[in-house]
Amino acid sequence: MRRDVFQAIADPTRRAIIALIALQSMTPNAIAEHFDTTRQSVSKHLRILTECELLSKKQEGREIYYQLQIDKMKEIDKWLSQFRKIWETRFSQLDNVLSTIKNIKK
Amino acid sequence: MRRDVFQAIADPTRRAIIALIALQSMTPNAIAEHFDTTRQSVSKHLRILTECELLSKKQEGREIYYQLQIDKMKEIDKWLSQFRKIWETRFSQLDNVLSTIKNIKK
DNA sequence: AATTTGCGAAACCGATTGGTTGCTCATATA
DNA sequence: TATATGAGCAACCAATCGGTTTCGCAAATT
Repeated sequence: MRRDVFQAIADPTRRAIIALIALQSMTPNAIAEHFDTTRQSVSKHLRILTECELLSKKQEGREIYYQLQIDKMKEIDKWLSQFRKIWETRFSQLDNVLSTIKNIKK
Repeated sequence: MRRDVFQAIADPTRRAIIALIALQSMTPNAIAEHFDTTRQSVSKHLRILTECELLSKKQEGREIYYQLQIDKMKEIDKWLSQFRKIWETRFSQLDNVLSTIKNIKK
């Protein structure tokens, strides 16, 4: 069972949960109220998000608060940074690379 | 059939293709050589990446060069930016929010 | 003590995914 | 013209996914 951050954020509901939780910790029921789905389905998403350590649990009596582990989001940022370097330079450079390839092939 | 950038980068092979293509445009066969899989499977990944506009095609004779549309990567960056604000501030603030919720509930 | 409430786990189902195989088409080369 | 090569597409398959229903457990409420 492979769980990584990228797979976790692939689902739009999970992205919405992340955005929701980012503001404040919430219980499964409170989260489910924001979506047009059952608590159990939300619970499954929470499990996936927790398994890849994007969320952490915090038991309060019989309630469980889910909290966003913002640090884990940096993992995505880290992967993205390699491309940030590219788009921060001019676009014409990409065209140059293209023509270079063509010349090599000839 | 919903194709978005987040679903596209969920697959590790596709992430590798993106990283590979970012450096220079490549043909499907050239890309497939970098992976332990068939050309057809790579071709499917390329199709998905192209459908969500992360890649663009460029026909050169009977070869097709796939090029990364770096602009599309900014979409991920844009989504991530809402969280960047959070992790750039101190972490203790999250704890404050937590205690606030608890007080409200009481 | 009995009931309600919040929650997770398991079983199940239809839809989707990643991969393979086999095919066709178009371009290049002999 | 005949052949080889690069590539996309369709059919198929096993695995996974998102969701629902059902159940059991533990904490709160009566």
